[in-house]
Amino acid sequence: MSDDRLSRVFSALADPTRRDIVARLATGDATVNELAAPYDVTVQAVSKHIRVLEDAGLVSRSRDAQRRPCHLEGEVLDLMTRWIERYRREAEDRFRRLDTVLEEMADGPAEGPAEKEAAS
Amino acid sequence: MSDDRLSRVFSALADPTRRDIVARLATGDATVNELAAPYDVTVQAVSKHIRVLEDAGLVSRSRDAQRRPCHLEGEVLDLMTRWIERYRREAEDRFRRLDTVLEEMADGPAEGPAEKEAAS
DNA sequence: AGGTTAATCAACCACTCGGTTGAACAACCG
DNA sequence: CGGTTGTTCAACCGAGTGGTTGATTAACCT
Repeated sequence: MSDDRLSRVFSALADPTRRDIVARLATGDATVNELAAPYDVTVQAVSKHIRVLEDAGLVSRSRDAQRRPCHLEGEVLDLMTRWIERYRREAEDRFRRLDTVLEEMADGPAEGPAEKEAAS
Repeated sequence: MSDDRLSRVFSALADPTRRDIVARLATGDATVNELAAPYDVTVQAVSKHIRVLEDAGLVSRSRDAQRRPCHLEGEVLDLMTRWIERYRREAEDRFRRLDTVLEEMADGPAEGPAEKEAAS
């Protein structure tokens, strides 16, 4: 469902230039030309980058005469952190459980095989 | 510096299959064949996916006879959350500041132009 | 040793991606 | 109105990606 969205967000941030743009937008809105200035690529390339970020829902754009100021949408970042944190926590918990098992094994060695979760 | 690493991690998680693999590994280590089972792609394709995750530092592999069990490395996820949280927080703070400015403007309308951060 | 199982390597294909150049809108300025 | 500025569209290119099939390595089992 939001699988597609998540893919787009991760994919968008996989590019260093795009991450840089996000970082700059975090300090304030900016136009395409302003955003393009620091890089030695064409403004069209940057425009494409911004499009990608927009499609991912990371930036929104308003209109000011010919200019199209870009604005960072922070909520989507939450979506990512939620995804990441979930599995980081699971892995951590599992690690802690395993740790406990090892301690128990150290106490009373030969017992039940504890856990054997197949992944089928 | 860790820019390259960050790109690899985001890029690795941009693929739904790879995110799924990470999710499954969060519940316990697994071999390539076990991980490949649920998908209708070849085991070679899954092997490649795991390679990408390994290069990103997201999984490590040990050896058990012919098998090479995959293990999720949670620390790298921290790297990502730190990056994300940093800019999310910046954007949030800026938003809050802007909010304050708007409130001040509502109080005493015609005053100083407050802030005008150009992004050059 | 011979055979089976687990995983990877190698070559290839369709497709996407980041970049380019050149043209086209779109809205301002004089 | 004509010209300039800001941005996008269109077509193209080289490199990378996810997938395939086929062969190969590595370690197990009799």
